Amino acid sequence: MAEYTKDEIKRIEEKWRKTWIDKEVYKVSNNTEKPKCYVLDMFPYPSGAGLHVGHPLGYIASDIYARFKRIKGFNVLHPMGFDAFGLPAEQYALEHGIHPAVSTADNINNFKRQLGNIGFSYDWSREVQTCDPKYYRWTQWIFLQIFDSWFNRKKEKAERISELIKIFEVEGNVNHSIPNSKFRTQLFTAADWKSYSEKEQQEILMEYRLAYLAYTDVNWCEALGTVLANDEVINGVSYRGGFPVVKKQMRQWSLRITEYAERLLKGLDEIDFSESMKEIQRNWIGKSVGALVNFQLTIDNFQLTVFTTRPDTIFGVDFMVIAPEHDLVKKITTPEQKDEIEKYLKYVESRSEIDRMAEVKKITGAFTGAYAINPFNGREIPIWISEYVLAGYGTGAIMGVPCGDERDHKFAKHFKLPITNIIGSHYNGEEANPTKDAILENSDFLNGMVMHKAIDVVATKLQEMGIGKRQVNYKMRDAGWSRQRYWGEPFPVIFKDGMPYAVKESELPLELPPSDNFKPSGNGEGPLANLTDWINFAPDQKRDSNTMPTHAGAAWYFLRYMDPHNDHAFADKKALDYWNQVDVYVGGSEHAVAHLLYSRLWTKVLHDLGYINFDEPFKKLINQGKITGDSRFVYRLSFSATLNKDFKLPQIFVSKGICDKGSNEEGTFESVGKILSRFGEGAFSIDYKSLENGLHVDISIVNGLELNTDAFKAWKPDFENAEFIFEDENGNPTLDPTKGKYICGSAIEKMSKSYFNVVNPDQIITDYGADTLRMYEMFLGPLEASKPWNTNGIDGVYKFLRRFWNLLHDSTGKFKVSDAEPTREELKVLHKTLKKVEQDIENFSFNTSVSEFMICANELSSLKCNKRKIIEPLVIALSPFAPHLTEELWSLLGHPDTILNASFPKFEEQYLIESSFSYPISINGKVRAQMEFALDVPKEEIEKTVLASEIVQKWTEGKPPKKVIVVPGKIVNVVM
RNA sequence: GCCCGGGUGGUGGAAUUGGUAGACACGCAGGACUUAAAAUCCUGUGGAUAGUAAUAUCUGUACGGGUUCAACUCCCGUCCCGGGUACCA
Repeated sequence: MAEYTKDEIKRIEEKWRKTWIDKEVYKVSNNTEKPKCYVLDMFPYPSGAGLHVGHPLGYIASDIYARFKRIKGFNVLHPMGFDAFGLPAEQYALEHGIHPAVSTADNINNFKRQLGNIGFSYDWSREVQTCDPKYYRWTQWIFLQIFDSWFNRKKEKAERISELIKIFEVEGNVNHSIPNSKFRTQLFTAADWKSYSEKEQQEILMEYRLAYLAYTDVNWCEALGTVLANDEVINGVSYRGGFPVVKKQMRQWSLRITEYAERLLKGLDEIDFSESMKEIQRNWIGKSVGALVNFQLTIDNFQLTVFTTRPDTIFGVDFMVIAPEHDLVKKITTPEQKDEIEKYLKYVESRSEIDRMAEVKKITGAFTGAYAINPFNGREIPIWISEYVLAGYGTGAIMGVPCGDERDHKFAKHFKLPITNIIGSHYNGEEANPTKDAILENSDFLNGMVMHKAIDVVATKLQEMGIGKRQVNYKMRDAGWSRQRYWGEPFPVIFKDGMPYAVKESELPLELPPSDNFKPSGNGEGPLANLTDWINFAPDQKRDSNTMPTHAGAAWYFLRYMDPHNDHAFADKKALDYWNQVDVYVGGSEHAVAHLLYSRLWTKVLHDLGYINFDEPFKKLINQGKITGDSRFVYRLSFSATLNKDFKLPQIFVSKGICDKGSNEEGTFESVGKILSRFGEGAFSIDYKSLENGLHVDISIVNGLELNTDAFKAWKPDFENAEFIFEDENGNPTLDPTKGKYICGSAIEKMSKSYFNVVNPDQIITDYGADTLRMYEMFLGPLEASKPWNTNGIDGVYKFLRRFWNLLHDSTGKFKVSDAEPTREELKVLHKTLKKVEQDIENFSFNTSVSEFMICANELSSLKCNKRKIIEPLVIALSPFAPHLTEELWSLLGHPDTILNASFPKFEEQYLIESSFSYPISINGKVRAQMEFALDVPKEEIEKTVLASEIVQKWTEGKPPKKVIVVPGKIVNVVM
């Protein structure tokens, strides 16, 4: 008896998984005539919790696409690996004393087992693990290439440091000023360069390197004695313990990603990412176009440079504001204002990150006593300092235009500064108006000009007068690349005389030294600083105690898959050229800024240095939505009671409906009384407030919303003596479990162990099989949408697979296909399905392709069709979705080879043409008639009937028009 | 606040991009098989009105207006929801 039952599914799935492994059917070769297709998942961090049903969503989608492309004749690279360095393993080691390498390896094994159960077609021979020295050898190597590079702004690309030295030796740095010099420009000549010491030269080069050391802020937590990552700091306090966190300067590695801001921005236009994803990256890069304007001060020889995007408002400047940290503050403050300024500086210093974040609306500032001169009308403008101007952006100084900028307006109102109106009626005196459409007033030579035109006029004029120039600024900061952690890639550098030098290529990898001490060293350095012998490995030579962030290994792993076992290069040039860009990259949108930007950056640098010939890593990005959990709650009544016997009081749980009704209901009170009376006579009082906060209950002991009370009692020892107040059909309280149910509360939230709402895919696979899981996850809704996990519709998908199976088996369970020739109708069903499914897969619209298969199965069932010529192509088309089932059917159909060697059937339009067709005749928007014609009706007949000469004109090669729209008197449209 | 994305039955969601809205699935209701239940199969299912019935008519894609022979789809305004970001000049 072969029925599509639990046992049969299990047998089939195990059989094929084994066959795939034994025959290495998914192993991919780099040498083939076939066109390539690279389908990639974002590799996971192997967490201890294992996979939940949300993880495979994207993997299933990419697997379907990869399998589809294979049977379309492509050589498909579809690998998997692990982002295996990272904080949680280190934290786990601190708490449980298990080495990160050990727990990581365990977790990876568990992940691989779970992934294996779902039937993915990964080429595991290409697996990468970022914590493997054979892998991170090349992470370190690429880091050194970046270290050995600088960004030539003239050519807009990275070049070797040796090129830069050559330039310095010939012309100094006059043509290549130091990048990002905010407050200082250090120019030197060739002669100067040659006179510098080795250390001085290295320090200058460091200002140019794309990977550089500099003093940057870290989140320092004194109480924990450690540095925290940004996501470990929440609202200015530590994630663990809630201790205060302050900014501290440490000498750390950074990547000069800001040099690539423009290219990262432009690159977005060429790649197929969702609009929202591009928007997030654009916002992050934060380009703004404007101008630098120099203002002379009334004090001789001082000038103030501001950055503005609105030079057109230059006559509306009523004050200047500079950041408290600005160099000029100390130099220009007048003696009369000195006290006030110092008081303010102290105040700013005392403000923690938390204060700043909490009180962004608070307006503060102080007047320096100095004045700047408006270059166009000579007006003297007071210079203030305020913390709302950030030292790190632009020049750390702004010109205040209160009528056009909200913050400036509030500042002016607060300090009672005069407000010049340059936009006439657009300004109402109450709030600023940032319009660009106003006609300028009070603006000298700009009067009568529309603002957006004036922007360019002023910028040009500034340039002519030599007191300003056009300028582009970016919000994006350089990427901090040091982590004070153990479980990461060590920096492959050696410090001599305080400056880092690259480790020799032959000495890579610089392996992570063995250690069982993962505590931070306490002085702000990471655990590696505890290994003093390793750090100070030779006289006058030191290593770096920091490690790289997890982004490092992830920034290039997609290249390693192309040639994962290469010992001579991160990948062979031929392999890199062949596989080229990732055709489709599938992953979560949470990586929008960090991972995707760093990957793009590393790709661009490697491209500039000539290692690869593409400069965007991912041609197309698909963001699968999150699958959220559906939590259940129980409501515990808290009460106090004085009973005349000394019993352990029970815990009483109240059904949701009773809670909602208002718990003061007499029935509830009575019920509690009855429960307690079993424990003896006495008085009690109830605290209903606690009912508002439900307790998470494990979703596996809840059926829909109804709690399985016996399972609940067994769930935790605490609940052993639980008592329940049920609700009956009318929503009234009852203690009798036969008359009522315990109804739980529910909420949609993140899937998490601590919410007890995690659904493990292993369970679904045991109940329904991997094919049903795969199809159901796709059927759940559009891939990119977030949706809660529920199993409401899983039976529908399971029924479909069973129906398909039954189609090919007779009532005794014998496999049966007929060799009879299919009818036209059957062919139509087949080709319609093929066409739709193919189009849907190309568009990643898997939910509709699953629907299409269901429609197809319904139609074939009602036609009772089990003909080979129909079934075979369908089995192939279905194989990306349900690989186990289709492999089995494929072999039953008599094919010794795996279905991978079949090719996706071509649909033929000829079968899609209707055997008859109808004209909906719509008049004034209403369909007034349907006119049916058989295909063989002659044109003349049609002409006579509808008098539609246009239809006949468009009638070509026997194809009837699909639809004709008619309004009284004429034909509006003929849809062919 | 600003910038994106979205709002369609009881539910998840379709709709060839302007052409008969609600495919497919869940749920629900009715029926068949069964001693019974489960499973399976069949039928119905946006709302309203009329009719014994097949059916017919009206209404309907967050709300208000517009363009069009024709609008879920395009335009203007309003309201909600989701995501990103936040003194970025």
